[in-house]
Amino acid sequence: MEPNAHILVVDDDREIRDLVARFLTRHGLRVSTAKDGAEMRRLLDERRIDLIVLDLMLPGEDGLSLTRSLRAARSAIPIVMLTAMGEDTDRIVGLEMGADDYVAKPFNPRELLARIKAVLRRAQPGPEDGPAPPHGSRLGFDGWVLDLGTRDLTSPDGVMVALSAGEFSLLQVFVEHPRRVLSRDQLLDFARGRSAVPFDRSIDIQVSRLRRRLGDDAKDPQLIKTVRGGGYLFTAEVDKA
Amino acid sequence: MEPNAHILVVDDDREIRDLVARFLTRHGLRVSTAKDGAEMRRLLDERRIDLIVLDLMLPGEDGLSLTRSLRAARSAIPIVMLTAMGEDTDRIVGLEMGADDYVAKPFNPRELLARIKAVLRRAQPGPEDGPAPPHGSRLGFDGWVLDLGTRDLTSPDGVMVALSAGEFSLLQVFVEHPRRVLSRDQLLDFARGRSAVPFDRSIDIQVSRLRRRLGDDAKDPQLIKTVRGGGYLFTAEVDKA
DNA sequence: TCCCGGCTGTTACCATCGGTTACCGAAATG
DNA sequence: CATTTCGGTAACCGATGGTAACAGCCGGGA
Repeated sequence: MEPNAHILVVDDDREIRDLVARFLTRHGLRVSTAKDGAEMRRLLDERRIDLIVLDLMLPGEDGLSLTRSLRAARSAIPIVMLTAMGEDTDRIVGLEMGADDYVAKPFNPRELLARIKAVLRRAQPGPEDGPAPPHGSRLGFDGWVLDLGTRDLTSPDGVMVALSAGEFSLLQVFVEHPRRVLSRDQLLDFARGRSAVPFDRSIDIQVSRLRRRLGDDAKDPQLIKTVRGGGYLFTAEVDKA
Repeated sequence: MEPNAHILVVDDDREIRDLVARFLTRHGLRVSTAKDGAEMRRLLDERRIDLIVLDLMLPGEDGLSLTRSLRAARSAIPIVMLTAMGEDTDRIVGLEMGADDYVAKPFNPRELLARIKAVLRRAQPGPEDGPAPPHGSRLGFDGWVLDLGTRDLTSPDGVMVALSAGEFSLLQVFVEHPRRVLSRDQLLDFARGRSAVPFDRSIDIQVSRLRRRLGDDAKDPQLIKTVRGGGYLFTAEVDKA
């Protein structure tokens, strides 16, 4: 993903757009550009974008409100903000709003590149990422087979088990992050793209239903273990078959 | 985890250490401080640290080489670097070396806090999202086997023993720090990520319960010995099997 | 349009876990 | 030996998790 990451540069100054685009392209990234929020949304719609470089000052909607609305739409796409120098408060608000990083103008292109790479490196390869399941990718665990292309699950004795959409996406999150404790917040985020509200029990319910599908006894679970105060853990080893 | 995150501030300037520590504490984070690399390593060994704020310029080993050696040791612990202003190259090298972010001195404490929170937010699911849990997966001691990936404990005669989440994390701390006296404070820190309150007996209780699981008689314990006035000691030799 | 059935989240109730309190005995103190 | 302090653990209780039952929503038919 990283070597071929697709960056969208949003800035109203044409010179800066071109400069940045040329520099990033020369360093192995794919680049698209947009001059304002409207164009940005259009491009996000039609291309798979890995990261947005977003100018704070834009005609019409500014970078902050664009960030806010992207995050409100539960997009996890990484954002690197460009700010005029010294606008301390803006920078802080930007980070608090959900930007992943910022670079102060005027900036050294190498620094921008380094920050982009750093953000990409730590960006979560979430379930929504990637050009969808490379069709027919099948994941096996503990005798089961989950086919991400056709979305069906086959039990160890070859019986096909019906999964609802919610059960499927939760299971997908688990098989893509095996042997790690996942908090309810993370599970909700990955599987449903939303964050938890106080007293949210929906993940517990969904885990309970999924366990039943997998024949996993909640009193002594083998596949999906509960980590009290922490979340859940998918214990099986997963192999791409 | 986030609200209770434990930050280690490494800076040779005592005034800055104290300033930062006070500010972060006031905003709900737990803070430890170190004045150089040696002290940093000692604290990393003794406490569960969620993130390091690391000054670039330090007497002895500097921040860059500390970062490099931490990353070489395959530690994924997030690092926020403090740099003198304008040292463009240093900042870039720092990021390329594996720091997660930097803040230029002199800095606005609010900005530092915002960056710490942003990094913690992103750091939740480690970037090295491999199937391999951070440390060696299976640890053996005195005939027992503890599997950190599946959280299973197997007794010397091959029976699987059920552990509660609390018992598991306490045992994990012991096997990761064998043959070393661990104070109640350290145990609480490693296992629960919190510090002791006055008259806190929770560790004693948990040790008592864990001993029972391991068949270790409290009157004459073989595995977990009590060090009066000091804490507890896990006596077994641990091998990564 | 209305009805029906499946999916999802909420409510409610119960089981279990983990921390606190309390009491006791053991070890240090003098 | 008397006193004090520390640690072991039973017992209790609030917090956390499992899940049955229910309600709202949505889509597909009639």
